[in-house]
Amino acid sequence: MRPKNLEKEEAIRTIALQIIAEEGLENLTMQKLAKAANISPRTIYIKYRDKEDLLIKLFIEEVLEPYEKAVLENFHAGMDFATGIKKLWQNSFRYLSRNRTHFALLRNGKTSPLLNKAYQQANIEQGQYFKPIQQFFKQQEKQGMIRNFHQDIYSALLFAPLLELVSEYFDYTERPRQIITEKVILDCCETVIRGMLK
Amino acid sequence: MRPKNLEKEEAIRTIALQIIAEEGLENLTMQKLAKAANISPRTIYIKYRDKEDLLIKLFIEEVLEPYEKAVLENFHAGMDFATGIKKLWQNSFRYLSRNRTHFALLRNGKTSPLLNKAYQQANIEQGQYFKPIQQFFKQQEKQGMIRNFHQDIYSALLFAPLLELVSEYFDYTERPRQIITEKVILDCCETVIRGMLK
DNA sequence: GCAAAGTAAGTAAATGTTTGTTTACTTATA
DNA sequence: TATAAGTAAACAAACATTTACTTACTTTGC
Repeated sequence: MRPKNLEKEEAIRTIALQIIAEEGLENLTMQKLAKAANISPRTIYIKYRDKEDLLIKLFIEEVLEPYEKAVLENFHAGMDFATGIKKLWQNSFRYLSRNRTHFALLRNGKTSPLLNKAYQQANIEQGQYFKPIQQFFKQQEKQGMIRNFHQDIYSALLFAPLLELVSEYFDYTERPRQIITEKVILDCCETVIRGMLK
Repeated sequence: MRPKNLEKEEAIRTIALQIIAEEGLENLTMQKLAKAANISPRTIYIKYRDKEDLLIKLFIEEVLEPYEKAVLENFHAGMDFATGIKKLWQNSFRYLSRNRTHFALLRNGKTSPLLNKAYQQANIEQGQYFKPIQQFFKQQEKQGMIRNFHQDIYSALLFAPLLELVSEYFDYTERPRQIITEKVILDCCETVIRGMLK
């Protein structure tokens, strides 16, 4: 039996992410992808059931899970509040700023009904993503370190600005000077933390 | 000469926004839209050059500009920091929570290359959107009220959480109890303000 | 050891369907 | 009656997916 060519599978994923980042999710077509990856359209269907299957696997396996892993590196639910949040911001910024195409697809997770549904489902089936962060919030709340909010509200207040800053980071790569540096990220992080402390 | 039927033009816009909100931007087709609006596809082309033209006008004229107007209502660049930010949050939350379909398209402004490009261009041609907010930040900075950041960074820190909270507001309309109330929004706003003050 | 059979991976080209848009015609009002 | 608004049906192009075939590797029988 002829063995699978893993390079081709990787080319499919990498080039799909590139097309999405450059032309948007709505402009990714199977035939365009095949041509760009220098393979036959049929080859994509050997590795993925259909386009939905490809997009969902790309989103969950190629982007969301590696991102989660990167964000949680050296993070523990027992950390003190400021240290923990700073670690999460730093991990997140480093990963996303170095993986432009991953960030581009990640952003589509909220607007694309297909990806959003896939995320909700995987979140239930695989166990919650970013679980240690939820535990971290619970502990901080119990210790009386931070103001009392619902879990989902903590995420909005503490992480939405970071993703917006990453977005601006990429906007500024096309301009003369980058304003979003790791130092700026840390300053912003401290600003966000200060608001949240009791 | 037969006069334009303005109801039909409005139906096109309203129903396009509905389809986008329920099925996503990528699932809006001209034929689906015509059928849902009970008109011939040709009628859409009397009012819009092509699909791009429709989407861009929908985004800029139907969503972005009314949103800007609502956000800036009773806001002045001379307000003190906390009062100004609270007014912006309140205006924004009221408008978006009552206009689900507008919010849905607004979110696509970042991920869709077509809409993003249209926004950049309109921002230059029409004069900057949300200009009073930029002036407000400049004044606050000059008065030494807030920490020194680039203009774009203020937006990220002060408004990204709000849009995320609106997103959660709509997620929670499908659950037993709404957690994002106007009071919660105000609490969150104060948290964000506190972090930003010197 | 080794060749030939077996098999899934892979290709080029075609399939039917859906898409944005237009054609040829009808309708309603100034 | 003149004319733009509007319709139903059709158009070509683009789309996801499949068909019919070839390729390259593993396994098996000697």
